[in-house]
Amino acid sequence: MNNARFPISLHILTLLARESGTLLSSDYIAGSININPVLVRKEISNLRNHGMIESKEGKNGGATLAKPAGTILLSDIYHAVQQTSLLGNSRNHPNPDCAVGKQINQHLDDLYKDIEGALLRKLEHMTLADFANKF
Amino acid sequence: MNNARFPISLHILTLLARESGTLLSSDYIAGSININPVLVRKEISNLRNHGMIESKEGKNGGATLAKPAGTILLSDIYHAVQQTSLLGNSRNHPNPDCAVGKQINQHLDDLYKDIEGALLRKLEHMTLADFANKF
DNA sequence: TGTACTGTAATAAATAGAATTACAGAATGA
DNA sequence: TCATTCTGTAATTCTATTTATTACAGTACA
Repeated sequence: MNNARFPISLHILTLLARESGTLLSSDYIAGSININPVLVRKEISNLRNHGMIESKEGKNGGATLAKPAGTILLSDIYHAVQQTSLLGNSRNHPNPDCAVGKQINQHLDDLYKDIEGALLRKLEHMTLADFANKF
Repeated sequence: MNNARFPISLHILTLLARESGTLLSSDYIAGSININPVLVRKEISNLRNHGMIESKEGKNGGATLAKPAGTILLSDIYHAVQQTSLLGNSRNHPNPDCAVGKQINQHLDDLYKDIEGALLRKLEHMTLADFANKF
């Protein structure tokens, strides 16, 4: 997870949590994060698919939270953006003729799952409201 | 951490743990991982700087563990290769004129530290020997 | 003294990430 | 109704990061 999707999504949701009830445009949000509005709309699309955001097209459109900030867990956000393995194993094709190479991906997966579990237990105890209230 | 440094280092150390006492060449190790030998030598160089590996130059040279596999913690490996933030925040420069943008990096840092702590407590309880014995 | 290694720098190639451009479609309201 | 202001999404370009490759000096051995 070397890309900025987690912090971008959290940033978007924090803005929405603080302007609860009003619709924020992707341009406005992009201005706060300082990234391209198209990226914001992509993340919004993803968060909408995960039930955290509602959005409205057309003039005066924008995005808003789909449910109370207190009911959105940081682990929900993690799950929504998570794609690659936590400790990195992109593109690894060990030698299947080697006793270690043959099995290492399986053992790495087990290890990552274990570690991710610990991380998730942390994130499950923090809500978007907790985070947004720090500001 | 989107690169493969953690799994590569763990793979190297696992091979060494299983061939404890003998010197393995970077070519041999690279063959098991299926990557370029120069990358292996770079990781070995890093692990050596962190006291986990010893290496010998010249003919019949190679690498070997610098201490018993039971005394090398997975958290040691994590520290040796860790460079970027766990949940990604590369290159983020939020708008300082926005109340949220201005403070978010600080709050993200706090959150990451908290999460990383949970992860490290997991890794501190696993040794290289534990991992290598799975094969 | 030739051979087989490590160590490291420099460069090139491949991949991934982010920005940009483009445009169709939706909602608003003048 | 129709210009305006948004979203949604695809396609492309640009840039940064990661990995592979090339090159070669230095070391140890036999």
